[in-house]
This record gives sequence, structure tokens and C-alpha cells, in this order.
Amino acid sequence: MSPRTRLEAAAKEDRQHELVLAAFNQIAARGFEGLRTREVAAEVGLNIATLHYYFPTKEALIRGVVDEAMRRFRSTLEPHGSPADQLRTHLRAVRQLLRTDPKLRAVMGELALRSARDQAIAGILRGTNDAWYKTLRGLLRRAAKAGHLRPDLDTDDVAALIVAALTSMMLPTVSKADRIDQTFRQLERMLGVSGRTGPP
Amino acid sequence: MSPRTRLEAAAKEDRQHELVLAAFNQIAARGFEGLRTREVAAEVGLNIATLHYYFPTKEALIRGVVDEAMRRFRSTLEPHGSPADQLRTHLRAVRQLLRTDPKLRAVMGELALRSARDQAIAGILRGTNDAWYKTLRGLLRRAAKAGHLRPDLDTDDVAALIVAALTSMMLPTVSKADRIDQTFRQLERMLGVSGRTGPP
Amino acid sequence: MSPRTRLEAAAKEDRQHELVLAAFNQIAARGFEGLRTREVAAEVGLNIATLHYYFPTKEALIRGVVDEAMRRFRSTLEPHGSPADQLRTHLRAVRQLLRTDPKLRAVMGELALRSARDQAIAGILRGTNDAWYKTLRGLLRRAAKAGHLRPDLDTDDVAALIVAALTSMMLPTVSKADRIDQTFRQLERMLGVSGRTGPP
Amino acid sequence: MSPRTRLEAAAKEDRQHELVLAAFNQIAARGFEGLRTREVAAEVGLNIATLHYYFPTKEALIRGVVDEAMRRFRSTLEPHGSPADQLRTHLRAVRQLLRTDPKLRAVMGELALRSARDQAIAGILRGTNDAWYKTLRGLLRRAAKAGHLRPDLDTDDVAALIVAALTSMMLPTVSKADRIDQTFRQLERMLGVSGRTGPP
DNA sequence: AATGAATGAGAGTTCATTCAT
DNA sequence: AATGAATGAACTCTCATTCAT
Repeated sequence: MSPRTRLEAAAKEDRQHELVLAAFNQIAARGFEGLRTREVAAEVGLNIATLHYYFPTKEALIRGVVDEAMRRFRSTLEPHGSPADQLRTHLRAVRQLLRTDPKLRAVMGELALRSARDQAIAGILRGTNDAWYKTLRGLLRRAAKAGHLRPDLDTDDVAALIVAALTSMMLPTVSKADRIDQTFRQLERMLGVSGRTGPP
Repeated sequence: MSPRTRLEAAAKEDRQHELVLAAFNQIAARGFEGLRTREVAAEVGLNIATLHYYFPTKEALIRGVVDEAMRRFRSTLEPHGSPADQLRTHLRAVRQLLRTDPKLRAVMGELALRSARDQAIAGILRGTNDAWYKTLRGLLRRAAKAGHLRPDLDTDDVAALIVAALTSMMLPTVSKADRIDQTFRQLERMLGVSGRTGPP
Repeated sequence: MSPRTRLEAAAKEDRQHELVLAAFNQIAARGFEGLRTREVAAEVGLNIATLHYYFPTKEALIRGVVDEAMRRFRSTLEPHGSPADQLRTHLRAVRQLLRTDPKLRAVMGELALRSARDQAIAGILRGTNDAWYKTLRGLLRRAAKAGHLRPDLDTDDVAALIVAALTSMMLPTVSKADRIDQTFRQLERMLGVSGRTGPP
Repeated sequence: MSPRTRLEAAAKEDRQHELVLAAFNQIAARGFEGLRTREVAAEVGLNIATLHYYFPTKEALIRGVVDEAMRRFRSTLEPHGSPADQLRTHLRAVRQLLRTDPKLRAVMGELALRSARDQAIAGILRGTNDAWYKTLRGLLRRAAKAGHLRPDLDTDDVAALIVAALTSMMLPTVSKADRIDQTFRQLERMLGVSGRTGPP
């Protein structure tokens, strides 16, 4: 039977989300390699059997984690601010994300690796990645048209470079703070958006 | 007991290397998540117990794989050719590596992720990464001094950007051929090394 | 609390019977091995917890199934028709039962096997079996006295043989249609009741 | 690698057989419903993991039990003695089997029931059953030709009846000693093989 | 009378590791 | 050097049962 009230449905979804968050944390901390359903259930204070009440299989739980990660990541990608600022704002948003949500960074890295062996994840990640690339490309083209960009830049290739550079930051090794700073600085310099925070 | 002759020692090392290569392949194909010592032994035609004769633990075998990966990767990083060409040659070498040795790419990705949970790997990878960064920075500084670089480029930041961009290619998801091509093209354009293959 | 009105009591019994029938079907389809209380409840459109309201334990539900099976089976055994015909009629009734109610056949087989481990079922089944044997023996003795039987037959032993032969048909393997036909034919021939359908 | 000596191969087969026998006993005692691999391993004094070294799955172990049961049962069916005696000898052999090997009886019953849900078992059991029927039919036809049988008996139908009657004895419920005796007596009487133990 | 949520106990299976030979 | 056999610990998943509502 379906839940009788919207409240009950929400309660169920809440529990599911709790479990997804716990799994999310576990993956961030120990990777897919170390993801244990019992640990996830325990983190929420539930019995392992109860976890299976909400998610029939471990795989289903992982799908939930994928959705959660995508949700968070995509929200970062959406352009914000006035068109002229969007490019710089975008870079800052990603930089901010890396600082604020290191778990998301770790999970995104895990997903990227897993996509080699999981077609479902591969599809989803490819979609997100393409969306990201196209968003950036759009911003760059508009900026170029408005004359805010150095005329010798190939907008599409620059978009690819930016996506590549930022993607590498999902990997823990490279994420040394100063190296990240350097990379961002160089990207901003390349785009000519470094200093200004808005129109004078 | 230690091997009595140099020949025997060499034979032992050969077997060990065989096992390391098999493990390397397994990790490339199935990730750490799917690495099974039994599979590794079977790939070499050995019993699982014999594997433990050569490597006391799974972890020891993994250390062997790490060494192998580093060896291969570092050899790519070494500067080749005349100083003027080294920058372009380096980019080409990495590009070539991605094409020629996709397994190394996959293993490097796995190692990068694992470094979050394995301090030993983290240390090794950080070392390699720093070496890479410093190599590139050196090349860039020399090129700048020789006037082969656009004067407005900050050599150190560019080095960081290049390392970041190339590192992202260890992740399977992003590795769409045309996106990779775009990224390389943009890097070469940025460095002004795109067309020329040598001094006029 | 006990149900306050006869109507309520009847309603409760109806629900219980529904559940018993569902369990009966499940056992027929998947055996005791595959009997799942959740499936039973679902088949009636009830929650698993509600099933436990009507039957405190799985075992109690099974008792209900045993009763149901016995009720159906015993009703087949009751003599019908004129005394002269009863013997032939009895065989025909069993044959008919095997055709009409294959689920009962399957459940009887399951119960027979389970009786080895379940004294309660063993007792009930022994009772039914004895009743069957005695019914048949009575019919045979009366037929013998009336001269309707070949004088060289030992009525009691024949009764045992008939019960044995018919019992085997509860097992699915042996139940090849033509082998069943042969067996019935031979039994009727042995009793000399094959052709006639009644007195001339 | 394959075992190096015939002795080692035999040792492995011995262990496997030990496990099959333990499983056989468990099924006889608790039915398929109560078959637990851990119990089987314990009965042989092995760890559960070791059981899986010899049999990859529970199902594989069960196949072993099926083979064992068939081997035992078929050896009973083979005709023994001089042609004239074979019919009586066969009945006695089955009777003997029921007394000597009550576990086999129980396992055969379990297999018969399981065949409804397991096509592999169904096929095997059907084969054994047909072989049994044909063996008996052959004996009866030869006995009829030799004039050792009452001329009014239909050999084929009698064969079907005998198989049915004896099959029922695999079910525990019906197996009351005196009822079994009666059935055998009646079968022998019907065949005219009751008294004599051989040619005068 | 009915249910969603929760659980303890246990199932089959997997895997790195050990040890006698 | 090499192996067959063995194991402890752990894994995911299942199921009858309970309880507050």
C-alpha cells in the first residue's frame, strides 16, 4: 500500500536520505572498496535489516548516493550573477565547493573511477560532464562576443581545458592547496577575469 | 634463507615482477575494488599459496604495483630532446602515454584515489607529482628566459595548470578523445609551441 | 478480546480462511521450502503484520493448511452411491481428485514428507490414512460377502495395496498420466469392477 | 593444476564423498527445508569455507546427493538371480532396501517432491523411474511367456501398479510396517510368486 | 483491524592468509 | 619453490516476528 499521508511519505524519504548521506560519508571516507552496509546502517542507528527495508540492495543504495552527488555537483554548475560576472563566478563557485564540501570531491573521484566498470554510472557522469562543458562553452562564447575575452582564445578548447583542470581536483593527491590556488589563478588570468569583481 | 647465487636471486625477482604485472593488469581492469590475489596468481599460472611465498601479504604486492606504475610514469616525465623542444616534447610524451598505455592511466587513477586512505601511497604519489611539477616549472622557466614564451605567462602557475589538466586524464570518465585533443591543443597554443617542431 | 457478535466472528474466520487458502496455494506452488509468510499476506492483499494478527506464528498458519487439506481429502474418501457401486465409485473419485485438484495432491505430498519431522502432522496424517484404509477395507469386505469380488482376494491386503498405489500419486515425479491410467486400470481389473457402471 | 597422483585425486574424492554423505544424512533427517551447509561441514569436521572448496555452491553439493541417491537406488533395481526368480527377488530387494536404508527412503521422497520445482532433479528422477518401470515390465513379460504368471494379468499395467505401490513407501507416513507387509504380500500373491523360493 | 518500521538470528558465499608436505 | 587443503572473519541479503500507532 502507498503511504497514507504526505507526512508519512516524507518521513520515509527522510530516512532514505539519512541512509544515503551515511553511505555518502562512508564512500568519502573509505571509498567504494570500504563501503559496508552494516556501517551505513549503524551510522544512522539502524539494524542492517532495516537498511534493506529502505533499499533492497547495496546497489540501490549506491544509486541513491550517485543521485545525491550529482544533485550537489550540478547545483554548483548553474550560472549565477550577471552575464558579465558568470564566468568568474563559476570558477569561484567550484573553488568554494572544493573547500566547503571535501566529501563531495572524494565521492566524485570515486564515481569517476567506478564509471570504468559501471555503465550506469558512466552514463550519468558523462551527462553531467557534458553539461558542465557546454555550460562553460556557452559562457565563454557569450563573453567572447561581448568582447570580454582575449580575441586569440579558442572558446571551445578553453572550455575543455578548464573542465580538465578542475576535474583533476577531485583526486586527493593533487589537491595541495597552493597548487590548486596556482591553477585557479592561471585560469582566471587566462580569461582576463582575475582582478575585477564587477563593472567599475 | 637468502638466495645462494645471483642467478637464483634474479629468477626470484623475475617471478615477482610477473606477479606485479599480473596485479597491475587486474587493477587496471577491475580496480582495487576487484583485485583478487587468487586471480593474480592464476594469471601467472601459480597457486595462491605460492604468491604468498613471493609477497607475504596483499599489501606487499600492491607496493610492487605502485613501484611499477611510478617507474613507468616517471620515465615519461624525463625531459628529452634539445632544451628548446623539451616543452613540446613533454606534452607529446604524455599524450602518447595516454594512448599507448591505457592500463597505466587506469592504475594511476586508482592509486590517486587510494592515496586518500593509504599514507604510503600518498607520500609516493606526492613525490612523483612534485617532481613532475618541478620538471615542468624548470622547462618553463628556461623557455621563458630564452624568450620562447609569451612574457605575460606566470611560469609557475602555468606549470600547475598543466599538471592539473593532464592529471584529470587519468580518470576514465573525462577521457573522451576529442575533449582530450582540445585540451592539449589549448595547452600548446597557450605555450606557443603548437606548430613548430624545432628551431627554424 | 473475543469478538462481540457472531457476525464479527464469522468475518474473522473468513479472513483466516482466505489466508489459509493463500498459504495452501503457496505450498502447492513452492513447497514448504518456499513458503513465505510475506507472500501469503500479499496474495490476500494484507500486510505481513496483519497476518500475525490472525495467526500468531507461521506454524499456526500451517496447522490451518493441514486442516484444509484434510477436509478436502476426507470428503473424497466418504463412500458415495449404492453399496454395490461404492468400490468403483471410490476409485473414480480419487482419480477425479487428482485431475481436479492438483494443488491438493501437491500439498498432501508435502505434508506426507513433513510428517517425518512434525509429530503433529504425522498424527493427523496417520489418522486420515487409517480412516482411508478402514473405509476401503469395509467396502471390500462387504463386496466380498455380497459375492462381488473374486474369492481368492484377501480383502485386507488388497485395501493396503490400493492405499499404497493411490498414495504414490501424491508425488509429482511418478504422476505421468499414462502410468496413472495403467495403475487405475489394473486396480479396477483386479477388483473386477472395471467395465460396469452400475447394476443392469 | 590437476592432482599429481592418483592417490591425491582419490583423497579429494573421498572428502567430497564424505561431504555428500553428510548432506545426505542431513536431508534424510531434516529435509531440504532444513539442509544447512554449515551443519554439513561440521558433521565432517570441516569449516564452512572448506566445504565451498570442494563444492562451489550448495546446489553443487545437492547434485552430489542426487547422484549418491540414484546410485544406491539403481543398484537395488538391477535384476539378480535366475530369470525365474528375478521377479520375486526384485520385490524382496526393494523390501530389504526399505528396512536397511531408511535414509535413502527419506531422501528419495525429498527428491521426488523437489522434482516439482527443480527440472534437473525431475529429469533424473524420471529417468530412474522409467528404467525401473521397464525393468519390471521386462521381468513380467518374460515370466508371462514362460507361463509363470496368471494369464489374465496385463504385464504392463501390473508393472505400473507395482512401481506405484512401492514408490508410496518412500513417504514416511504410510510406512507403517504392517501395512507395508500387507502390500508386499498382496503383490506377491498377485504375481503368484509368494511361497516358492526357487525351482524345486 | 491494520500497518509501517524495525530487528535478531542466521543463511550462503568470499577472501586473504596459513601450514604441512 | 610450489601446492592442496584448510580456516576465521566478514560480507550481503533474508525472514519470521514484534510493536507503536
